[in-house]
Amino acid sequence: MTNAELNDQDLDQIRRICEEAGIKLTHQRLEIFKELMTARDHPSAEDIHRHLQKRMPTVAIDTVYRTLATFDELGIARRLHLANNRNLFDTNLAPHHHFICDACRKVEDVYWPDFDSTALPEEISAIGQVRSRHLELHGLCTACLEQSGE
Amino acid sequence: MTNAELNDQDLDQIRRICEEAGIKLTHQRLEIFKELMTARDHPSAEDIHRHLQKRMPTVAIDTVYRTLATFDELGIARRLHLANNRNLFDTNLAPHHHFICDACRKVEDVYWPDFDSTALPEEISAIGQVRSRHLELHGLCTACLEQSGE
DNA sequence: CTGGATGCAAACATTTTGCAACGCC
DNA sequence: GGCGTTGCAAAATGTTTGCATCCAG
Repeated sequence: MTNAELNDQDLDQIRRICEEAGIKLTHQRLEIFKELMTARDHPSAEDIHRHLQKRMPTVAIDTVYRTLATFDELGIARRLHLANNRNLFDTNLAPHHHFICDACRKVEDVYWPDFDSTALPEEISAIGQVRSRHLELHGLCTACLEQSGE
Repeated sequence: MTNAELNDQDLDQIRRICEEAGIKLTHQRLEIFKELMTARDHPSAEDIHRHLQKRMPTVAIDTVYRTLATFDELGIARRLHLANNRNLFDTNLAPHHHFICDACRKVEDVYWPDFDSTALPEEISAIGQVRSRHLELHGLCTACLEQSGE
């Protein structure tokens, strides 16, 4: 998770979003935003907090949680409730699913538009009205496959 | 969750399973087994514990957790790691998915064999090897739909 | 200045673990 | 009777909340 520089566009974006939402653009919110936007993976609140402490030693974990919840509400990031308890956060707002490595827990985005548009089985209408599909593909990532193969 | 009587077949089953696995068939394990087999829904460890306390006031929650973990290993029940939620337990061992009501949290089994046999998108082979598919359909169940419609 | 945001601590919910006592085989 | 299992307590984990202080607008 190296910290590539954010461009001015991104900074303008968070500034505008906070203004429109009527909330303050605090130092913490800005830094957490940067952290999210430059993260290549799907960081947990703990990941972000740990990483942030190097630059802001006094930042509290609950501020990270509160900020991520705010970002989720504002539509900047999305809280991923994955099936193995830990909540991760994702800035990829395009419709997608996830591959999860059962060995190293790495999470990768998966696009499968054909599945998204497949009709659900008839019987489901008797159970309720489906509003979203949450798909997780579990297995071993290429790195872990190689390691286990040796 | 009314307690229909278990038939002798089920009792023989748990007795045999414990014997084969070389573990003791304790009073607690038997009662937790009964509880699981007669549950219509997908109970949490807390649910089972609460229900069990009526008959066994001293049963401890950690015994329930330990027993459910054992049953999961023995293949009697399956621990469901659902997104969002605490761990629930399921005695339906047939391949299936779940519908989760976002309002009342009720979990219903969903069978969708066509999806299970659909080929995954090509690109996934570059990410890793998929061993299982975890699908959750989220929405509102019929009961909650009616309630919100009134 | 002032109300919303933060840091701290403590509560919270869920699940796990160490250990002495217990009871199934 | 021995060892696996239980109950109790306490820890571990992950997340949320109450409150006094602080700082962005």
